[in-house]
Amino acid sequence: MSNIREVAQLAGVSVATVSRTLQQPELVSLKTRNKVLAAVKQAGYKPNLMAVKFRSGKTHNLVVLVPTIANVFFARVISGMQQVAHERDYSLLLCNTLADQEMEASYAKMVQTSQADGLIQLRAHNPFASLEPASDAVLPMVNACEVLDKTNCPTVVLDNRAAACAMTEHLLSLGHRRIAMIKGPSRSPLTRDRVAGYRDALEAAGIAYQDELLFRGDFTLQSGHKAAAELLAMTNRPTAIFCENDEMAIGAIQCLKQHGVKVPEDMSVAGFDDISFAQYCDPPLTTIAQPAEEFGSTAVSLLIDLLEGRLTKAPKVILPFELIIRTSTGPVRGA
Amino acid sequence: MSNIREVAQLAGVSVATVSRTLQQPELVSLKTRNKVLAAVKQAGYKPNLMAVKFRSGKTHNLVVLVPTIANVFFARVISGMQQVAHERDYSLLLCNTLADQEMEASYAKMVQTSQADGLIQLRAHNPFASLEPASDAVLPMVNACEVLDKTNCPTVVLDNRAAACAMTEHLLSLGHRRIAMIKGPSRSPLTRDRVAGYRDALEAAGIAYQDELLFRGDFTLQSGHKAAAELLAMTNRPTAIFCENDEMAIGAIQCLKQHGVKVPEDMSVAGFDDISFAQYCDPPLTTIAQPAEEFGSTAVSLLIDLLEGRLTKAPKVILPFELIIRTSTGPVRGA
DNA sequence: TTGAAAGCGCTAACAC
DNA sequence: GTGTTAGCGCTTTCAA
Repeated sequence: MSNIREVAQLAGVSVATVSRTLQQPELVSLKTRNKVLAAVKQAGYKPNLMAVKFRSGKTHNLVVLVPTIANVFFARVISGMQQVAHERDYSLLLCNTLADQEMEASYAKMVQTSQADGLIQLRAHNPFASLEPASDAVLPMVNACEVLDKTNCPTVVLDNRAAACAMTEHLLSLGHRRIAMIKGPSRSPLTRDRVAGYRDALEAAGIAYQDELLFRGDFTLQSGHKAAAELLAMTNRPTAIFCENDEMAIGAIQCLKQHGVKVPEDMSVAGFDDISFAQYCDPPLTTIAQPAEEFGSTAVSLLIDLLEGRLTKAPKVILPFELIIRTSTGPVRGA
Repeated sequence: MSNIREVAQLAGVSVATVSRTLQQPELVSLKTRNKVLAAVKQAGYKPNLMAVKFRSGKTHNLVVLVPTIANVFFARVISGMQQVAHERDYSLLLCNTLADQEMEASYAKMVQTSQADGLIQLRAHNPFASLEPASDAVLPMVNACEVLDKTNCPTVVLDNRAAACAMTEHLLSLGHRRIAMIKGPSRSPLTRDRVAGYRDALEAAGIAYQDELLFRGDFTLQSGHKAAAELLAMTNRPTAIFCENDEMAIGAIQCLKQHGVKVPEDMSVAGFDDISFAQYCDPPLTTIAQPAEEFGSTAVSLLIDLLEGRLTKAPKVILPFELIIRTSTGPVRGA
């Protein structure tokens, strides 16, 4: 690899002139510029950007902490991130954390060790928690999708409570009164908000909330299947299931079919996310569409703005959702 | 951010001693070591790894070029990459190329500009093609999943021809004689190999290959749906469809159902990849399982070995496949 | 308009 | 066992 000194020598100028020719050509005379450019070409010179980054103290790298890239929703989020990052000349350092705190901390350390300028976390956990001695300084971090309750960093969220409420209202409007919910891990604020929205709607309809109608899943197809099996074992079955994501809904639907329960005739099923498979399942899934790519692009935008000092205070961006009614939900039997 | 000089001053030693304490503590006396460690702690010192990388000329970054991260199969591949990369202390710079050559070139440039040590390409195209003046030097690159025909870099592949042949044989064994194929873009070697395997099996069974039974898709759910629609419009319909990935198979199945064609009674459908949704569709999909994560982990391993000089010549790793028979394929009607 | 030189933070060769 | 110092490749004053 040739360096700037070689080029300078070849062109018969100083290294400063080479640097200027490449960075601020207007400061260099046309004649010298051409000499330098010729030398650059001849030497096959490619500036060592690592040196540039080192010197400038800016890496233009962003760490992305994603719970599971295998989750279709997150894949779309990352896709949105990538686009904006590329446009704004940043790179993404991806980490598939599997929600492991040590893994998260290990990547968060990249920010502290100057390997990245900032970080985006897609889960409700502060990856710096175990590292920082609880400094009050603003962390170079953006929290998106599932956000921490108490945080002073920019966030990008959906109004999960309102979305869950909307879906529950849809089911209520179809006459359902016993509506089960297959939820995510209890600790998650995202799950908590969606359960809250579900309860809001029930309450508004004057229906008592019942703990036994809540089933625990982990956002995988399998867990949806399993939860549905538990639900079918109830003596007093619900007539509708609201799943916290589409994967669990698809898993649940399969289980219902295997038990001869027809969707939506015998049981309505709704999902959340509107992944591409949602409209290709049988029956096509009623769900909540989230602007996945926009989560990613907004998060990256915010982070870059934060890093480049264009953010005075931490904004909280709320992205819109849309209730997508397909045919996996229908009127309650006998309505 | 404190630096090594501050720590040295604080501990009353030279910077070399601080560096040694952190890198090769056995060379430093216990007493000094403790002094230094205390100073490190007091200063909240975090070594600037960008400086280290700059100096060493090794970034420990790997660029990953993935055609579409939204494709479940690739998401799994990346997941496998991440794991090995982390184990071996490398980071992944992710690029969702959408098969755009300019985008690929722009990221490949990161290798040339010393921002990354090597690159993994998951598509049959040399991202350095437009950059390098056709040097014969070994590129710091590994090609996986869909590989270039002529390349002297390490590759990780499936024997797509054999896999497609196996699937076709399975369909033939069920009595199918008119077997359609929904394939990918024609230029792709992957598609070419799978079509070749399909023809191998037909030929071995003494069945003439017919061009009209090949339908073009692009690996998306939509394209599978569309291709199936075209196929249903034929006067002499096939009795089975072999799709080059699961997404297209799922899209095709929906289309068939919408037209009242029962799977597998009226038409068998097979996929390729065995994504998680494959066993949760209706009917569960007969497919070819590929060790997706292993593609990723192997590719990263090979690349690191190559970069660290542990590879004498470019290996071509062939990963195993498995025919997974579920219920989307069945005996031909009237057999 | 150009050049000389300092210095970003770190490591390692060499000296003591 | 420890210190001094050169230097990785680049940008950016400061001087000429």
